[in-house]
Amino acid sequence: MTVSNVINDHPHVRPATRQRVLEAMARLDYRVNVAARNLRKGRTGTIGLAVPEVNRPYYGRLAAALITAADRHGLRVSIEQTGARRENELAALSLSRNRLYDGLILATVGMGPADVGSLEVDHPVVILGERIFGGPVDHVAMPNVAAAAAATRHLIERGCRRIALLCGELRDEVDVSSLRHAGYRQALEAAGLPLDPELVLSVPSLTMDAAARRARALAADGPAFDGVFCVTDTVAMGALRGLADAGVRVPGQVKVIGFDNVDESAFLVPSLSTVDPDHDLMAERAVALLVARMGHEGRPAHQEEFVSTFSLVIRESTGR
Amino acid sequence: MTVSNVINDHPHVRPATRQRVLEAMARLDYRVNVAARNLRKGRTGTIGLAVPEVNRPYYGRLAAALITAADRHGLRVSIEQTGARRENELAALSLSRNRLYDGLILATVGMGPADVGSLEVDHPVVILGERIFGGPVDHVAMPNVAAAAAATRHLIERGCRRIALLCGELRDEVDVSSLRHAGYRQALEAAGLPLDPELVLSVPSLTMDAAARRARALAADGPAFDGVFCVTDTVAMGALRGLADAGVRVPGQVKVIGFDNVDESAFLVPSLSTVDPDHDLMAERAVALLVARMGHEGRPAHQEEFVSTFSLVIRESTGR
DNA sequence: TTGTAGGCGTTATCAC
DNA sequence: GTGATAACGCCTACAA
Repeated sequence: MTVSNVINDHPHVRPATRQRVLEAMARLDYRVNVAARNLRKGRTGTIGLAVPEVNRPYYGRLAAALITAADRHGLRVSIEQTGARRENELAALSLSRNRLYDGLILATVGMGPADVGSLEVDHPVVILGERIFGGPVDHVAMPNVAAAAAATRHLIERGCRRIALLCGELRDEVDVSSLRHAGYRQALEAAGLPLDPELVLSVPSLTMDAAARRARALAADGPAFDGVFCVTDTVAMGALRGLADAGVRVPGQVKVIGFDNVDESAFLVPSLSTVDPDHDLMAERAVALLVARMGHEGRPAHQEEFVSTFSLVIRESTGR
Repeated sequence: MTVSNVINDHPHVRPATRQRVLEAMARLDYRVNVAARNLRKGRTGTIGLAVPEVNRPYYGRLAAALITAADRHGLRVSIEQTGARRENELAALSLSRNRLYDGLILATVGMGPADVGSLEVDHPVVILGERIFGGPVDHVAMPNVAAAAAATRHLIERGCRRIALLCGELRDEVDVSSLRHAGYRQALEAAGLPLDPELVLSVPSLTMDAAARRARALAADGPAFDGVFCVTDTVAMGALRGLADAGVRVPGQVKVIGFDNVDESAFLVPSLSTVDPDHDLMAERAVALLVARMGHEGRPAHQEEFVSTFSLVIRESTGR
């Protein structure tokens, strides 16, 4: 017991005793057993983070920020890669409920509104993303519609009149593509520009490769266009590459704007205009919400929806 | 006890009993307590991964591959971000020894040869990186010298005669920059080309920003050059941007090659020639070595040094 | 100020 | 085939 008191810096230990304990610990190369401490305390000091893959630029950026934010609360982060698959996202929830983690930050990509029921758990969970609003847990999201409208408006202000949208498949109104599509439409309507369905370009996956192909095809034999709003910077990087392949000059003939402000976007040629959703703020809020839940037992009475701020970062790809 | 037998699929449980247990579990919403299981078993099923930051392209790629490889062994991965700082790398070692992790994969960036002593631990550790060779633990490394030589040779074969090296500070012969510098020199010597110290360009940090500045300065008023070997793709991305700022055409006037083959490099304009060090193989080996150590107690008798393979990926930036 | 008792939830062992 | 017992290492509560 005295050893425990020394380890945990409890007062009421005589300096001489403390010294003897420390010496013995050093001599025996003693290490506290974290598993035993966890069992006794009922907490592990670790939170789970479930994201599609840490190597994807946006999720990597977010994971880094979340690990840093968690560290400020004295928490470690264990990462599950879900591959954006619904079943893996549900599995992460299950692990968290097994008290492997004190709480879980879950990026819902594969799960959809129909899975809201799975979130009815007596365990701290914060949802990150667009797929689930109004669920039984706290939620941190991007200002998708407003930011997408701002990005589109920026293209209009720079003189674009036939603006394409490069997005994923528009399925159920609650994914990244659909929400940003809504913002794109809003901006066009507000400016009195027609919405040409031929300029809404869906790619099967939000990858550079798919985006590059689509951009090449559009430039080769698609309808005329003078601007592209890409739903992510990854898509925009692919688009820039595809347009270059087709001999289209950016921003001379076509202006391009992305979304996410990943580190690389400032160094592309041309550098990429984009939306900065303040990843650090989102990470900080997500961890703060989770920590608050970890304080009390049981299901929360009120859920918080935190929508981040954003700013436009104007670079060469929408220059004059 | 019978519950435990059911949960762990032990034989010798009568089907009817198993059924009753399963029903009770469902009724009570029973969850195994992983902390208690860890205490009892003396293992946590989690390994630690200490890297500078998951958001850096190379470490993100590696982390993703490691998480996937660990998953194949039924292990979770908890990530510590060290910021490349020696003290944080040592702290990760300490956590692992506290039995928080069953083992640790440690990317040594801040630690150096002088810290070999810290690795003398009775706990599974695999070192990843260049800083520590011949230590008391297993080690997975890139084929730095050979691959750097191959990259430089490629520039020579493409007609370059004044090849710059864009690297970090060359301090102690056992970091990424120094090892790749050695390969660069080897290739120049083998080709009978002079080694011009003015063409060895150190930047204070291996970032896009620092590289872009250095490339601009070189193009503006440095010595003449017709090729650049960049020690990482990140540095190469910065260099491409800096050269573009200075109005230098790539590959027309100057050819550029990087190292790492990060996802983005294929989509840059111009696309980036680079060295692919087979991240998946490195990750797979690192986890396999760690798992092997986790089998036995105590310090290993023999240490394994695994040096990955590599291949050149030729793209536009070194095209004719 | 120090030390004793007990229990966190699980599972290896062994008796029934 | 089932279950009682004990122990993994720690820390809260309380006694000395």
